[in-house]
Amino acid sequence: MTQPGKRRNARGRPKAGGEAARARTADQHADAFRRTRRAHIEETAEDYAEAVAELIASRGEARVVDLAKMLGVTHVTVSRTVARLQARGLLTCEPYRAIFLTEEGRRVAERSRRRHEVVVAFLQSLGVSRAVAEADAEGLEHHVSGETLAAFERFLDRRRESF
Amino acid sequence: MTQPGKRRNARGRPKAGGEAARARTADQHADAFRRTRRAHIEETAEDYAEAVAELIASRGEARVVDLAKMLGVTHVTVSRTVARLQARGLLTCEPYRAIFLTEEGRRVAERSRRRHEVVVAFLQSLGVSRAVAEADAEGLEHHVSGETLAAFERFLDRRRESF
DNA sequence: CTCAAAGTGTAGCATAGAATACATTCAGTG
DNA sequence: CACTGAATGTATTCTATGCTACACTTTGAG
Repeated sequence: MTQPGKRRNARGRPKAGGEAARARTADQHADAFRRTRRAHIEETAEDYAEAVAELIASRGEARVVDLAKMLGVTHVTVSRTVARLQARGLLTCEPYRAIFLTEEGRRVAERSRRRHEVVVAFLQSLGVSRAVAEADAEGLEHHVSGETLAAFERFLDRRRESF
Repeated sequence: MTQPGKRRNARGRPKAGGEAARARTADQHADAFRRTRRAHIEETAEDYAEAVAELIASRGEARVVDLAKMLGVTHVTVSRTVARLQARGLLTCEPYRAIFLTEEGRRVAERSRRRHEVVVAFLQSLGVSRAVAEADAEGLEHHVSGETLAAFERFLDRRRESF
């Protein structure tokens, strides 16, 4: 527990009763932000894994240019990121050759795909247009916890039952 | 079909119907990813504006250390980010003094706060626990489009009516 | 077999975000 | 009024993500 710092009150700051309670709140905030930051790091991995899986499914192989087009970045960015994800064990590739998913990469891709689908279906069930649902899901999906995803699925199930 | 990977047509653009459809899909993806990336850039601004507003409301002023505690980063990161946001016109501050919001900063903070509240209330109304709703909202709120936010509000309104 | 275009890779630069280590300022206390 | 500790600021380093420009590899036309 950090000391309230006498200087503060001395400097004419409002008392703001309950320093302890406020500190806990700040910590909760901090944790949430830290979690969000961690999620950001995972986003790239998930997006790439998902994109590679999709390309392999649709055209048999994933090439750097395809990924670049799909992700809206240059081939340089893709090239470097692929190297990093290879080091992380999600992808494999050799110079001038196609990109493949490792076992773990496939797992990440599959998990991402399912979550993406649930989020899109959920948003559409709320009346959001397909295009916007797809676009929003791209940003949202990486920040949906297991508990929230379960809530989305529960909602969808109930919807389905009532029709 | 393994490593070798045939080149697509070296000359002349492939024009198969499948290709066209695929390209459109890739573009849609690319747009969604670009939007998400843009949202990431805005996240920091929104988080800081919201945090400053909250600190001013709760203790009269926002200091670097408070922000650091709240956001879960060191004071160095806060210091540099504050400088950037000041350059962007969201905050004002002088060396060794408290941080204040500009008119625009207040607008950003207010918009963020509202969106945050709607998202949290919405998640809770789906049965998500308060703690998880708060944590998820931190990541989700920056990626919720106007259309989706409106859908959330509509849902909340209907819920309220039926009780 | 040759060779040019498509596809990949590399070099170098910029920004954002985060950290550690060290320097400076400020305000209350002795 | 000098001092000390908390609060801030600066220097430097690191990683992740982007980009442009330029070099290299592959492959299919011819």
